[in-house]
Amino acid sequence: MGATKTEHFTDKQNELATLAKALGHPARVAILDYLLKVDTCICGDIVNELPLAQPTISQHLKELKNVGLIKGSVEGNAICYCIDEKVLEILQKYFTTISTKMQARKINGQYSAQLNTDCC
Amino acid sequence: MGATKTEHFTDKQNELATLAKALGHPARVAILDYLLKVDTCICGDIVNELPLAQPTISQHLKELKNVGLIKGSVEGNAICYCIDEKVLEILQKYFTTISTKMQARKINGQYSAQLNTDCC
DNA sequence: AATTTATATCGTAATATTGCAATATTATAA
DNA sequence: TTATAATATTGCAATATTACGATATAAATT
Repeated sequence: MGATKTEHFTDKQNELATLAKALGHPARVAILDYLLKVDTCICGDIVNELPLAQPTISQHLKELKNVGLIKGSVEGNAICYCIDEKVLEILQKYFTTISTKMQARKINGQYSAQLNTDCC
Repeated sequence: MGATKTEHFTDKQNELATLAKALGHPARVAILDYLLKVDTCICGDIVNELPLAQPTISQHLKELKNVGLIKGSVEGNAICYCIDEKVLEILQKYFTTISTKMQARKINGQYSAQLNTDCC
């Protein structure tokens, strides 16, 4: 044991978990935050910005790139990274949908008083 | 090494990473999906729903509860779980803010043509 | 009181992640 | 063509996660 049993879950669930996992480390959140601030940058900029060694940054960038949260393009001998909005939208839509559903449920509950009363 | 250097990042970055990490496993996404469908349920319901053993489900529930994504209340000899909308909102707002910024940047770029043209 | 039901905790094996030094790779500059 | 600069990859140690059997706990039922 020790390995996640991905085969038992839906593609959507696995996709979301993979995306969430990619942001499940503060360094990768910090990289995203930084990219949001500067729009585009090269790996070396992030190495200067964050208190982690170059191979470690490179590894985090790879993970973000693997799930499609960022993309990089060769620019001479450097690599230019930026956020890929497409994948971010998946996360945005997922959490907005859930929040909306929760909100609707709460308003509904004010009238029906049938939800969330027996517990929670 | 092997431990995340949380002390080097901002509280916000650590908070988001912790929340994202909690959803970084398909079983926990599935639990959230299920709770969204049934509103509230007891642990045993989830054990019947997902192909994981009871201790494993219990462990996943604990993690979701630790970060505040769900809450549980004692109901006789069972424990009733439901989603805690407060923490979900943090995630929803974070990704909506980023998506909005990215969208604004894209529209801006149509006129200024200064962003994202050198790479990406 | 003994049994059943529901959940949590402990212990542990298998696996994954994190971080970095050393090194490789690839493009530019001298 | 030898530096130099920018990244990536490899290898490895430290740590964390995942999964579950065995067992503990605690309330309800008999």
